[in-house]
Amino acid sequence: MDLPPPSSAVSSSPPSHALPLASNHDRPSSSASHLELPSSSSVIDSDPLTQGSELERHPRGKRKRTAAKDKAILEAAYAANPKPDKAARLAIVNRVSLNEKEVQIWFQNRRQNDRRKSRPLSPQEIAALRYGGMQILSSDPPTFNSSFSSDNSDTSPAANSMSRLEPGVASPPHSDPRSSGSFDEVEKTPDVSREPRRCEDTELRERHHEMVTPAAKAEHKENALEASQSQSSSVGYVSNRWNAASSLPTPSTLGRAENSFTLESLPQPNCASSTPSKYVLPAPQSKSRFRLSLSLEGKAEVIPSDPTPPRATLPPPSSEDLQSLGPVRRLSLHRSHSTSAITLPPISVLTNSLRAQGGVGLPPRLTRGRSRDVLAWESCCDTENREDLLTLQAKHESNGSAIAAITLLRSSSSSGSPLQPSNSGKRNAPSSRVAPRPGLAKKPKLSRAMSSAAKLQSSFSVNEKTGQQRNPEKPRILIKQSGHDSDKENWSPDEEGNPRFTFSQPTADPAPRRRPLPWSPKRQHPRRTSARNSPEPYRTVLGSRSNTAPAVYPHARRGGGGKRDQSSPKLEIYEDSVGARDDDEVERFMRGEVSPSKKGDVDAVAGLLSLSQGNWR
DNA sequence: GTGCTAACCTATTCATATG
DNA sequence: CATATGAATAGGTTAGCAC
Repeated sequence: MDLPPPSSAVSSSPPSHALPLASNHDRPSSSASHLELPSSSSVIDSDPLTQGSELERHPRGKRKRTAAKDKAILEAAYAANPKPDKAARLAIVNRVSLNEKEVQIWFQNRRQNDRRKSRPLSPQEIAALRYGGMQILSSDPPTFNSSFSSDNSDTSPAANSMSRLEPGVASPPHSDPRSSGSFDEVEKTPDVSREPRRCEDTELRERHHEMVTPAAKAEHKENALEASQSQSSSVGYVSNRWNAASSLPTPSTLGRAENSFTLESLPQPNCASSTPSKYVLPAPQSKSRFRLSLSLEGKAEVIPSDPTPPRATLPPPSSEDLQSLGPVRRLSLHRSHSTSAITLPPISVLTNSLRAQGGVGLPPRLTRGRSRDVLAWESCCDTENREDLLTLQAKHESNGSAIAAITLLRSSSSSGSPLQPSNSGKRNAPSSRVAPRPGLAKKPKLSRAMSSAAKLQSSFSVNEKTGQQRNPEKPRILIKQSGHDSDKENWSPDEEGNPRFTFSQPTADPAPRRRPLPWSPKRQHPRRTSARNSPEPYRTVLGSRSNTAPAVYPHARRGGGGKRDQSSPKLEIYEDSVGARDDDEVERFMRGEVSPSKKGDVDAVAGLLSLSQGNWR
């Protein structure tokens, strides 16, 4: 946007969105600034917008840089609360040489920066990596039109690199003839499922960071590149963080061209023993010749495994290292064997075995890609374990390791690298942005209302607009998507931006205009306070389910704007009625057993689940 | 139901800092 | 000088509230 010419001594009309400056630095627009400004700033300003800090603004002129001191304060405040409300902002304003508007903008930019850093690799980046630097690239052209297409495009050997994380942790050099290469392909699931996996991978990386040898670290970049190859196109940054993180740091990934972990080297997962024999997957005795790939239908396919170039080898992990993997890891590794056995145990089996291993609380890291994240999905219907699992996972998510991983990934392949062209000029260019449609002045808006999640909502829930009554006994499933369509691809029950199967409960409010956020404490803004909002507008009936939702903050409801209550990091799950019947419906839904009209909308979920239901071919 | 407001978002521009 | 970073804006969405 072009600012008014600097000449204007007093600019005419302030932008409509200009906030009243409430800071201690508020000053009349005409008043000269008495603030000590950052050194370089020049007082040019007459722009009303900048009057709060009129010192420097610049229509076209210089912009002031936030003073280091202020920045430190802001950073601290951001760390404490990335989304300060008005009161918090004012408190910050009192501590810095910025007005409220500037503080607000600073926080906005800061959040944006965070998201930017955590966003996934763009398709262009992926393509660049794919064609520019990888030797094990597949011949299939990258398709970035959709997450599914891109995923499917990764059925090539190069795509195998996608998910080698867990195995790799304990993995000896890929050259190990015993290693099975089939694990990875199991993870070829729609993007929606990747977030949980990302958490696991991230922690996995952190866990084994100490194990990483210098040589292994040297290969991080390569690993990152490999990981990016399997990126799907339209993934939200969350899902892609998952991907990137998954492959990033793990030495494990180093050795795997074909999944390199030795089955024998790993302790037998408990789940194997607790799983019915038919689900027990025999450990491959030789390197698998097949891989699993995700079909367009979302089903797993067994395809011949192409050999991949040898890679630098890492010393086999010590027994302690393997032990450190924990039961979850072992389970994952064990499941990887199933790629050759084709059939996966039912979710319940896996879950039970996990519980047997990890006790009541499911290990927070046992999250996989969507299709593999059986626990995560089951936890949607699990009224008892959700909180521990999700809370821990949220905690893990908050450690910033994913962002750091992505940052590392990006930096490692950023400018100067032939693999990834610099994108600095268009930092916010959507990673999956499609070419602008000719003839459209504006970029097409995402049809949020008709997203699959929205369709689900319309199908399963009452039409809030029309107020059309539904069968009160029928659970209403409201998918509260996190925001954009890109986010919906990140569906996962246990991460931010997940599909939140919300069972709306008729509210006591006779005429609620909007369905209040159940757990969000009332906004501090006076306008937001209302007697309408009962403390518990919705009764959650699935036990503590509603309270055990995964933390979605700070990215809860990304995109789309709207007031997000950062203090409401829980899933929003409601029900019309209490009872097993609802649970049954939920389970059926989670299994994809929905009516034909609904099924089309939840095919993503169904495809996801298909992998866990032995829907292999 | 509509309008207003506030808050948030993404996308973008561009000044500034940095190597 | 190219690039990265950060400040600022525009445009959009959503929610709460009042009418």
